[in-house]
Amino acid sequence: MINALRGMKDLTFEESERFVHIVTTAIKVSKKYGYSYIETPILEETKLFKRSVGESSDIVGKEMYQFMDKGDNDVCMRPEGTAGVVRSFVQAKLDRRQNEKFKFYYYGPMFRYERPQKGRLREFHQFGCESFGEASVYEDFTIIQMIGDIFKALGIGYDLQINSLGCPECMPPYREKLIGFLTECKDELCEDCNRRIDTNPIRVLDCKNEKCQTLLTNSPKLIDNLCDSCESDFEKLVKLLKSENIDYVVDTNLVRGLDYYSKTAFEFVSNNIGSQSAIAGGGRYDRLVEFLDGKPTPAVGFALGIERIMELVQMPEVEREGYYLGAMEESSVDTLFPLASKKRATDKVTLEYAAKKLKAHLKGADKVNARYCAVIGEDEMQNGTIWIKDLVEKSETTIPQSDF
RNA sequence: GUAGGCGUAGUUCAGUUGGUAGAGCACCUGUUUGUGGCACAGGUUGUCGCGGGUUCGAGCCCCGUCGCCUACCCCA
Repeated sequence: MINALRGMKDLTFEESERFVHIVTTAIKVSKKYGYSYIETPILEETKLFKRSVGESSDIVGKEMYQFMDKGDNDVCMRPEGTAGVVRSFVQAKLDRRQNEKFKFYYYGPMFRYERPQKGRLREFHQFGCESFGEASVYEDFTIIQMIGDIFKALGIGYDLQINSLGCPECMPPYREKLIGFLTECKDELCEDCNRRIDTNPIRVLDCKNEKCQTLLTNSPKLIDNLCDSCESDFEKLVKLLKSENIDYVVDTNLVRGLDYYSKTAFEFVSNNIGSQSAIAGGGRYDRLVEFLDGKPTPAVGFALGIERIMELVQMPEVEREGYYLGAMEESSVDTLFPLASKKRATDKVTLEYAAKKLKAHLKGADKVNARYCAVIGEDEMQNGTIWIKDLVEKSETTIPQSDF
């Protein structure tokens, strides 16, 4: 027997229904906010992710499905969605159309070669939105609001964490300040953190090690070191969240895992799905378009993890729907065929090809969750009628086949 | 990469100090020869993950191996 690869899952029945429900709900909401669909390739040049996600990240460092293709191109299955969308944005020269705004939503599989666990697969699915050309912090807020709308429509709860990661003006000086602080308590920090001081000092902030966290309580906070523009934007964001009654927590240690974020960063977290608790995350990435050879274009976006959200959504109860058609004698099956075809123009129809007893047909109708069970038996065959039972109302009628 | 847990019927799982392989659910049949869900009666379903070892005898003990799950790490 051949099994699916490690960390890759098949979805069927209620699981696939839940998957589709989440995607369609997210699409419906994002369309209300003016987003249109963008489809980009799963396979991209490895370079794209090295430059966007960042070489210092674990994703690029060790988690990519990367290989040489038959044309000797260094390629890679996308580990996230933003890079491809931005690449496409630049390739279509939308960056030259200054003063225009572009809003795209996407969804599809992402690949990371990680050790699978609860809420973490090697092939997983994200739904995401990217908004280009809008520098206003109102847009940052609007995106958070949109995610809130999606979760509300799905009926799931969450905690919202926000932070500001600063900009090219205030981040580098802060970074130096932090490195200074970290170097002083270097000996007491864990092994990972020591490595991160050189590679990505900001990452030390969200170290899970308790001892590190205690040491970090007195570390300089970026939030206290923002430049005027970043600070006023952050204050505005907080004000907007308050006025719209969206609960949030400022988490000064919230760091986005991908290098391209600046200013607003946020994460939606659930405490009911195990240790992989982030169900959506995103923020502003004003410099990424430039990194990928486009004209400087402000942008904000987010992605949500569909599999993680699947653990949280309750599906509405499925109601009986459509018709089940069955015959009691082999010879009547041919009579049913055209009736089924005709009915399918307006209703869901299940046709049983095997002749069975009435009881078996009623059971069969239950099995496919049909509202009506329609059967042709000996009597009906003789009279040119069909017997129909409403399985909800428990009422039954016999009508001419031509009226069916 | 590291650590722990688990692999027995379609599924969820039980299986005692080593002694003929079990239950619930699901499925099929019947009670009811044309009336579903409920009830009752009966029935089908197994490479006990795989390979080796110990033993008169292994689902159980030992060694190896593969797979799954959870956690660290990382992240949606």
